[in-house]
This record gives sequence, C-alpha cells and structure tokens, in this order.
Amino acid sequence: MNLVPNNLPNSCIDCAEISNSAFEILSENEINEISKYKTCFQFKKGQILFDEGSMLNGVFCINKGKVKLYKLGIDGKEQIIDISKEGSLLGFRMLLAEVTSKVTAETLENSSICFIPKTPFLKLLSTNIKFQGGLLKIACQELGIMTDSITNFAQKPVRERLASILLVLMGTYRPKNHIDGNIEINLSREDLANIIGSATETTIRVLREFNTQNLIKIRGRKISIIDEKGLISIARNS
Amino acid sequence: MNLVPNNLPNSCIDCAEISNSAFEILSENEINEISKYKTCFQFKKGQILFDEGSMLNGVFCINKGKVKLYKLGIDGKEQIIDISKEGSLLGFRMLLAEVTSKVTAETLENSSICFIPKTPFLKLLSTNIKFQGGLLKIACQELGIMTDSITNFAQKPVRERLASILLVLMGTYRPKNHIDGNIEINLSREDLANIIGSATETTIRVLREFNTQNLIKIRGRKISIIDEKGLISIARNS
DNA sequence: CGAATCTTTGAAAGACGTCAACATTGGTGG
DNA sequence: CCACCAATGTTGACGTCTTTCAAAGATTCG
Repeated sequence: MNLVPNNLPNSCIDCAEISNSAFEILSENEINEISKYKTCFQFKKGQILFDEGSMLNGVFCINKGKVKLYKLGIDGKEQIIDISKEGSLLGFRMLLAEVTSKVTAETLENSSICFIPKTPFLKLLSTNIKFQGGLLKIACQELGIMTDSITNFAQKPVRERLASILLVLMGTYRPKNHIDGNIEINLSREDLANIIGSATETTIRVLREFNTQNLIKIRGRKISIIDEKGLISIARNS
Repeated sequence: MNLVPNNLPNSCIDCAEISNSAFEILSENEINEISKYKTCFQFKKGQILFDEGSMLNGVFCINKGKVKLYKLGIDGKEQIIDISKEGSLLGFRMLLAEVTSKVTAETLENSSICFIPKTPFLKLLSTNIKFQGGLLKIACQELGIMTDSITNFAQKPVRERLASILLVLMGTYRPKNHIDGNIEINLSREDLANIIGSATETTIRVLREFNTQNLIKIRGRKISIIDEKGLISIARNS
C-alpha cells in the first residue's frame, strides 16, 4: 500500500471538481485557506480509505476516481451503500455524528483523493455558517436518496432494482463534459449484485436477459445502456 | 378534519419534550423567541400532516403522539420509512433540500403537534450556527440509521427484519420515565408489514411463530416483547 | 346488533438463493 | 510472448422463502 502524497493542485481552487463539491459555496480566500491543510494522495484500485467501525481524523474529498462505500452484512457479504465519484466528500458523517464509521470506503480504480484533517475542517464548519448550511443541504439530499432506496429494496424485485441501479450508475460513470454516445459501467458482477442486494448469479441472469432484450449491451464486464426508456419503464415496475 | 389550534404550552421552554428535540441546544431566550411563531394543533388519529410530493411552508414538532412517514410504492403499497415520536422534527429536509416532500406524514394516534412557519425557522437556522450544527448532527445520525436499514432490507429475510424492527419499536413505544415491565407495541399488522416490507400475511405468520416460541406475547393487536435477547439473536441472523 | 375493518389460515405459484460445474479473463512469471 | 493460475463470469438444477389469492374468523365502533 504505497500512498504517494502529492500536493498538486496546490490549492483546491484549481481543482476541476471544486464546483461539484461541498466547497463550491466558499469564497476564493476561504478555499485557499482550507487548501493549506489538505494533502492529496494517489490510491491504487482496491485500497481502503477507512474501515467500518473505525474513527477517522479527517475527511476525504475525491479529486479523481471512484470509491465504493459498503457495510459488511450476513456472512461477510458486502452491502454497497454508495458509489462515490469526483467531488464527493467522505467521512464527514462520522466526524459530525461523533461515531465510528458505518461503512468501509474502498477505491474502485486508481484514484487521486485529498485528505483534510479534522481540526481545520471542523473549525471551518463551526465558523462558516454558509459552509455548514451547504453540508446540511447535502445531508438532507442524501436522506432523500436513501428514502427512495429503502422503498426500492423493500418493494421492488431484483429486475426492477437492477434496472433502477443501472440508470443511477449511468450518471456515476458519465464522463465529465460528456455529450452523447456510450457510457460504460465498469463494475464487477459481484459489486453490482452487492449494490442491488442479490446473489451474483441472479444479477448475471437478469443482465443477460436485459442484453437479449437489447436494453443494454454487454462487452466483457463493461455494460452500456442502449434503451434508457425501456429501463426506466422496468424500474418503475410498469 | 378539524384542526384545533391550541397554543398551550405557550413557550416551548415548558414543553416536556424540549430536551429531546433539536431545540435542546438553544438558550432559554432563543427558545422563547422561536416559540412566538409556533402554533400547536390537536390532530386526530389518521390525519395527514403533509403529503408526498407537497411543499410545506414550515416544520412540525411532535409534542405528544406518533407519526408514520411513508412513501407510496408499487400498487400504492405504503413503505413506512419511520415512526416518529415525541420530540421529532418533521419536514426540515424538504425545506433545506428545497424539494417537495419524499414522504407522507400521518398521525398514528391522537396527537399534539406544533407548527413553526418556514420564515422564522430558516431565519433561526441561518443566524444560529449552533442550532444548524445540531440539525446537521441529527441528519448525519439519521443517515447512519438508514445505512443500517438498507443493509437489513438488502440482506436479511423477513424473520430477521421483523425481529429487528420489533426491537426498534420497543424504543418507540417505551413510555416516558419507563423503568420496567411491559412495553406494548400498538400498530396494525399492515403497518408492521409496511415497515419491514413484506406481505401482511407473511408478517402475521412470523408473529405467530414468535408468539409460539415465547419471544413475544400477542394480545389482540398489541404486541409485547418477552424475550429481548432471543429477538436480538434472531435479528443478528445467528 | 351489524357493518366494516382487521386478523388469521390454507393452498399454490413464483421469485430468488444456493450449490456445483464449467468457461472466460486478466495478470504473472518464465 | 506464451503458458498458467487465480479470479471472475456463466449456466443449470433444485430447494426454500415469500407472495398471492381466497375465504373464514375476530374485533371494533357507531
């Protein structure tokens, strides 16, 4: 596990993802100030940022890459709660609720991720009501997303859940400034199954079915969506 | 639906639930100030506070009673996201995320619930960083609870989910200052099924089974827990 | 008391997970 | 660059859990 610290870009103001993050709300001066405390790390695929049950002394912000957040459930089966992408802030719930992490954070690809220590982060939060308000808004939005997610898990069968998640992942895997054309979802079948909460085999079977029905196109492990409307209609259970 | 406005207690400072609410963090003066804007209503069982998809001009705070929050899923089946009790603040997510409500809020019993209009509430929030921080902490805790909830739905079968929910409901239905003895859960079988996301008949069958195994005691619709440890062991899937 | 609602039970069909075997892929060292 | 191994992906058969549908009991409340 070689963590290569790398402070480029020097200030978060130059980060391509700033407008996409919780820091967007800050002034240039405020961004430069908090930037002083950040360190940017290069993570390889499969590295753990923090473990379920651990207490972290700061937060991570994704500059480039993807991170899966999961809990271990029955028989050690991962339940993936979220696939975070560029701009996401990780670990702030645990700092704010003053509890150990509910999830493990693991990179899904080689990623560039910054770390901001607890002290300056909490200071910013306790002195800047706008920033705190922005974070509160983000938390409320996530609560809304989880509300939908619970309803899906509780009521929808695997086929609907898979269609629904593929549509969400299309957003997660859409390249920046993407206009048209293919979006390729690049996840193992097992991860996919661990998002929708099914057996890997079941997920594969339904994927094959979607492929046959020309809703998606499977190339190796890569999945691209062909018929978005068709998937929406299945996800809606109609 | 006759809403009987009733401003007693005059200030939230006299509310028995204040120490149990988001307002706990405020000073006496601040509580008195926000109290000026609140109105207390008496709701009958089954009344709707706000509907899924609606936009509310304020927040509710439960003084006495219980409220179920649900989304309508497939075929109009309710998915109950939460049973809120005394002290809970309802509707703030929708104000903060600036979206329409994800859920419908309906009273489960005759309840006394206060309404605070949007303007003074948002003003308090934008001028009092401690209060905002308290709300942020609450939101983060709820995110943690929902994370667990998603894992349960995704991985645990009905028996485990039911055992798990009964334990949670024991807390919800524990009377104030309760020391020992019986806690009676008073919910329809259908509501119970709509919490754990199963068919009503399945819920009934598993309840009967728990009853036979002396884990719970069923008296009419009322359920009391006899063997807490036994239920914990089932909920843990072990 | 009686209508309406809620609860309970049974039987049958369907969805999904598990297990086992086999195919494919990607990465590694020779 | 190739051969090989381990990890990942795929398929089929089977059993179990859960839902659905139908109908009968129990409760509640006006």
